[in-house]
Amino acid sequence: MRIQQLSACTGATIDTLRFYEKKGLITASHFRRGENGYRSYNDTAIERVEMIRRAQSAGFSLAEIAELFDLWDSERLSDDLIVAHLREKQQQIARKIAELEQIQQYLADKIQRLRG
Amino acid sequence: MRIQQLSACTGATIDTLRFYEKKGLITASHFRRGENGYRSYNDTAIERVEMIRRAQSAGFSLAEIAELFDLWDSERLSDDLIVAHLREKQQQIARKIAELEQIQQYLADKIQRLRG
DNA sequence: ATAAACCCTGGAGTATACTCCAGAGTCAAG
DNA sequence: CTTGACTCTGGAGTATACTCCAGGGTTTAT
Repeated sequence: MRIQQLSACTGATIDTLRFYEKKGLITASHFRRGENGYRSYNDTAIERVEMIRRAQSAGFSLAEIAELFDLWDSERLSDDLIVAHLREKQQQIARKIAELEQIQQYLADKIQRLRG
Repeated sequence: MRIQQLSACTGATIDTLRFYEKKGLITASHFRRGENGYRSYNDTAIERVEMIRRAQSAGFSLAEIAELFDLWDSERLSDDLIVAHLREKQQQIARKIAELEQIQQYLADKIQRLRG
């Protein structure tokens, strides 16, 4: 799959995809280079981009997402260490969910009052 | 309450508070001006700032938050219209929660695999 | 009354996350 | 073999959300 196709099926622009690569969010494991120098993406790239968009929409910065992916893809860290870090991220996400639920509650209250 | 105290009890810097004001997130209803021109905040300002931080951490831009607050504080819109808009926001939040839960699931799966 | 600590405005500077070229090479169709 | 659609890199430009002055006035404590 070439860059335009990945762009089409993820909704991210071509420039954005190259930007993510520069930031280390898309790596060698997600594409290879043809003899002409063109990027040729495999299917894991789609999943990656979708994950980036999800995490971003949920309030994570690209730096935080990169951190998560490094952990995710890590070969050199001990499993226990990775698990510990992943648990930390889970807690971070749990906090974000709690924040959203609190806003949700405010909205529900407001709606209640308006509807009498 | 003066600006330093609001800063202290919300964690937002003084510059940030003035910035929020410039963006219309903190309004005349949250403070008055003393004779010296100093801002004097009431307690609703604390709630406001905390709400901004929560929403922001959950992935909303200041523009989106301002939109929500406009709705919230609106006197001139019909109640039905406000309710409709608030419901829209609720759905937006529900989507964000779903995204976070999906990431949460990925993390759980990864942890499962690592723990054998 | 003067120093230290606070407040004000306006504007410049920074980090993040894109977005948009310029200038160049590649490839498929006619 | 040229035209049009695609690709590349590097760098400049933009929007958002701060962050940090400069240059001024105010308040509080000594």
